Amino acid sequence: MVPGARPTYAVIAKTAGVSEATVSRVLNGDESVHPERARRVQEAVEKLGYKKNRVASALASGRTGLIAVVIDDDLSVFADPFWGTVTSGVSRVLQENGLHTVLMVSPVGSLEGGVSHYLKSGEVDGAIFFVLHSDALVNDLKKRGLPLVITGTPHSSTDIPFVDTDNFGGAYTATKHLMSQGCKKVGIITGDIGTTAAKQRLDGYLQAYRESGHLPGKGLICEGDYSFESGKKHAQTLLETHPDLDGIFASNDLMAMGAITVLESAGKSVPTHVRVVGFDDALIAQTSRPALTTIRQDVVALGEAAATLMIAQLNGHEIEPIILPTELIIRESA
Amino acid sequence: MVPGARPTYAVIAKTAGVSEATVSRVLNGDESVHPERARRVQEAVEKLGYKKNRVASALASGRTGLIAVVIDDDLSVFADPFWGTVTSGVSRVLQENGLHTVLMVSPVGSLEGGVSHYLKSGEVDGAIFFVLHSDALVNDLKKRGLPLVITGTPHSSTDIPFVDTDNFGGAYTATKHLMSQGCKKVGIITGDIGTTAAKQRLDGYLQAYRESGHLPGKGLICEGDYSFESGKKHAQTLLETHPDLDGIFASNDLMAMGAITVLESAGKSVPTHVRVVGFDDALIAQTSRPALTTIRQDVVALGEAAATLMIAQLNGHEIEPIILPTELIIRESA
DNA sequence: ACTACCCGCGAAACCGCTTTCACGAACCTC
DNA sequence: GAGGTTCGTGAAAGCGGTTTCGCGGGTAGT
Repeated sequence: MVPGARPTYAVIAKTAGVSEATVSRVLNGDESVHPERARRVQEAVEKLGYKKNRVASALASGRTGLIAVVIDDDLSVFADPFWGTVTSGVSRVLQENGLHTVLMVSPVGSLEGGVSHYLKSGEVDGAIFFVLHSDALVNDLKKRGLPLVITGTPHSSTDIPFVDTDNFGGAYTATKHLMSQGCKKVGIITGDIGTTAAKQRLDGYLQAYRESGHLPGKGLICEGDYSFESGKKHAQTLLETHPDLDGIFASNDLMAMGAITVLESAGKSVPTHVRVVGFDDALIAQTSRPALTTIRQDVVALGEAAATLMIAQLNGHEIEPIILPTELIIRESA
Repeated sequence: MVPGARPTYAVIAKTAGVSEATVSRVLNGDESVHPERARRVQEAVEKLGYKKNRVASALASGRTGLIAVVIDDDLSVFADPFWGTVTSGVSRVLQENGLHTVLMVSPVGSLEGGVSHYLKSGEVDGAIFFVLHSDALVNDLKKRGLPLVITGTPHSSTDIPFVDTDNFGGAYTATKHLMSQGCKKVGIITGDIGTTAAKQRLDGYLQAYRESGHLPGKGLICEGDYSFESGKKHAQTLLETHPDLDGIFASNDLMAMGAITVLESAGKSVPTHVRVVGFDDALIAQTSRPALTTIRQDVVALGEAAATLMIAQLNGHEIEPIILPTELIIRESA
C-alpha cells in the first residue's frame, strides 16, 4: 500500500481475516455477523484509520448522502439573514446524521433548468426547498419518488411534508395585541402575497379583526413585498388615506422599520400616536429605536425541523407537517 | 431499457455504433475522435436525453465536482447576512461551471473533526473557507494538495490563494473622512481582533491618524467583537473616558448602530456632536436613523471572486490573491 | 519495398463498495 | 438417522463511468 493512499475493503478484510462482504456488513450495521468477527473488523478499521469512500459507496448503493437545499430565487434571498439562519440549522442536523448539504441558489421556475435536472438525476437523496414560488417542480419530483421537504407552506394542498412557522397564529396575536393596547384602526402591510406566509399572516390579521366585531376598512390592507422600501411606501399611503390610523401590523420587521421611519418623519410618534408590530424578530428589531415589538419565530428550529423531517423520510417513517409556534416579543413600538 | 431508467454509456455506444471508450472521449472533450463519430455520439446523447452519472464519473476519475464551503464557526455566523451573501455568490459561479457547493457550518478548530476528515477524504475537489480562526487546518490540507481558497486574509503568510476586501484602505478612508469633517478625537471600536480583517481595519485607522500628525490617545482604541452589544459597551466607555470625543469609527455597521444608540441616549446627537462611520454597508446602514455613513464592500463580488479563484486553480492556472476595493458611502451619520 | 511512427479506436481492467446467491455447518423434527 | 431449516459467510457480479494498453492501418523516411 502506498503510504499516502487510503485503505480499502481489501486491506481491512485481509487484516481482519474475513471477506470484503463481511467488512461491508459490519460497516453497515448488519446484525447477522458473528460478534467476534465483527470485533476483528472494527479493530482493523480502527488500526488502519479507515474511512469509507462515500463516492464508491454511493455508486454501489445508489445513496449519495447528499441533500440539496434549493432556494428558489436569486441572490437577494440570501441577503436576508432569515434564510442563512435556516440553512445553518439544516446543515447542522444533516451533518450530525452523516449527510451533507448541497446548496443551490437559483430560480427554479421551470421543470427543465439545471437545478431541476440535477435533482432528477439521482445525485441527491432528497431535497429541501425554500421560498417556493410554484409547486410544479416539487410535484414532479414527488412523483419520481424523491424525498422532499418544503420550508414554508406549499400553495396547493399537496401531501408533501413541510415545516412552517405558525404565521396565522402569530399575525393573530400581533393584531390582538395592538387592539388590546387600545388601537381602533389597525392597518396591515402584507408581504409578497405570492407567498403562502404572507397570505396566512393576512388571514390572522383578518381573524383578529373579525373577532373584535369590526371589519378592517377599505384601504387598511396594503400589499407589500417584505422590503424596507415597500414598508415606507405603504405607511405613507396609510397615513394619507387614514389620518386617524393608530396601529400597523407589518408582515416582517424590515417593513415595520420602513413604516416607523415614515411615521416619525410625518410627526407621528411611535408608539404614542401609532403602534407598530413587526414579524420575525430579526436583528434589526432589537437594534432599532424605538425597539420593535414583534412576533418571534425560531428560525434555527425551522431549519432543524426541516432536516429532521427529511431524515425521518429517508428512514421510511411516516411523517406529519411541523408547525412551529411563535412568541410575542413586547418592546417599545407597541 | 426500463422506461424510467436513465441510459448509460452502453446504450449510447450501441446507438452511435461506437465503443464506450469513444463515448467517454467525446463527452470529455477529447479532440482525438474523428468528427463524424463524435457527431454520431452527440446525436445519440441528444436523442436519448443522456446525462452523465456524476457519481460513477467521480468514482472512476477521482473528481467529484463538489466544492466545500466551510464556515469555521457555529450557527451565529450565518445569522449575519454577510456570509449568506458571500455564499450565494460562490454558489452561483460554481453552478455556472458545473460544480456544486457543499455547505459545512462547523467549528473546525481541530485537525481531526468530522469536517476535517471529510475534506481529507477526497470527496470534494476543493474547499473555500470563511472566517478562519486558525491556519492549522488549511496548511495541512494544502500539503495534501487540496485546492483551497480563503475568504479573508489568512493569519500567517501562507501561499494559499485568498480573496479579501481592502480592509486597510476602507478603514483609512473612513477615518480620513471623519477628520476631514472636522473631527479631532476619533475613537475606534475594532472587530474581534482574532480576525485579520479587524486588525487590518485597525491599521488603516492608525495610518490615517498618523498622517494627521497626531497619534490616537490612550483609550481611544476599544477592542470589540462585531456585536451590537459590544458597540454599545465600548461607546459607553469612550464617552466616559473621553468626554470630548467627536468621532467614532466602528469596524462594522452593527457596532456603529450600537454606538449611536448609546450616544443618543447620552444626549450626544449624531452627527452634530459625534460623527460615526461604520463598515460593510449592511442593510441596517440604510434603514437606521440617522442613516449610517459607512464603507461599502461588495459582498457578492467577494463570493464570486472566491469561486473564480477556485475554478482557476482546478484548471491548473497560476493565481494571485484578489483584493476588492471599498467605497465610502456618505449618509447622515458623518 | 521495408522498417519506423503516429493516429484513431476498442477491449478490458479498474475505481471501491454493495448485494445477491449459493454453500456448508449447525440445529431441528419425527 | 435421514431430510428439512436456519444461519453465517465468501465468491462474484454488478454500479457506470475512465483510462490504459495495444492493435491495425495509414503515412513517412530511407
